[in-house]
Amino acid sequence: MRVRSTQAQLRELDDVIIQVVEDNAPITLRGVYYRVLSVGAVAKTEPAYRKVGREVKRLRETGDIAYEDIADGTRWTIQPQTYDSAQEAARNTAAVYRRNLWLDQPDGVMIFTEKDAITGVVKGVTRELQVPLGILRGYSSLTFAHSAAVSITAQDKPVYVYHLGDHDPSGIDAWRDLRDKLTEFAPDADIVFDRLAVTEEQITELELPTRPTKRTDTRTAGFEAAGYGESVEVDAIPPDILRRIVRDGIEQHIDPRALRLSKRVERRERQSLFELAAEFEEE
DNA sequence: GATTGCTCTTGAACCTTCCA
DNA sequence: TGGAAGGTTCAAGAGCAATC
Repeated sequence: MRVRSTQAQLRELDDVIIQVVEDNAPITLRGVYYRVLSVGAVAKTEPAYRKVGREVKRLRETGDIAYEDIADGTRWTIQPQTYDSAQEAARNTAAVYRRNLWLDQPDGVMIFTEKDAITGVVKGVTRELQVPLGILRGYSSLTFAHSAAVSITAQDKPVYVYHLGDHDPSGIDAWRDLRDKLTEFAPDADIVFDRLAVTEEQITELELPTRPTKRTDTRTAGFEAAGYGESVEVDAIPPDILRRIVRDGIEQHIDPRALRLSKRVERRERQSLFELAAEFEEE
């Protein structure tokens, strides 16, 4: 039985979608759907997801949502970085130069997310704090896990690996799988694993909306036997709170004194680069 | 032990079905 | 008949359980 939405209902949904995009842009279609879901505007169903997708497409075509406000992290072009001149390259290098603040820190930190929809929410924090952000899309591939393990081993100091994922059978198991792979590929590394979200404490403290655990998932029996209860999407955590969780998780590993020193060195080195760029232009 | 068929992640296109 | 809703497919990487 199809339940058709009235024009008024669709316009109400449009208003919610537009607001979500305004507050979170750039955001993926999945991200929009989960934010709309969290305010109760649609159901947690595939048809509801498609409905949001159709409305987002229509709103982009009408100009109510800018095309660049919806991110697509799964498709990209490969193009070498080029410059119009050596002077431009020198100026650009000076402008974007950032000293690795983790060079002088006792620990390393890496963050992994289960899905793209979360990436857009937290990447501002990880970028600012210069922490690698890995997107697993469900289970990590062997290639991706091996690459991360090589990076961890190269740091030659304790590395804290944090995960953001759904509290459901696959989310929990994908996290177990990532830990196993990194441990196997980096057997001599000092790795500390921790799950930043979703935790059972967060479900209670934040009163996160749950959904019935999918019966079709073959991991459900083990999930329930472990006493995990109902499932919760990581997207259900409000973006501001999720960003705070990530920031707190990272900043606990930053020595403020070493950070201040690093920033001073960065300013001096950037100034040197600008002076080099200026010399280029005089020649 | 190998194979099969299900599960998860993402975004989009195209076609069909159904209802007001 | 227009438009909303549903069905299917594609890409890529993986895990788990049942069956052969």
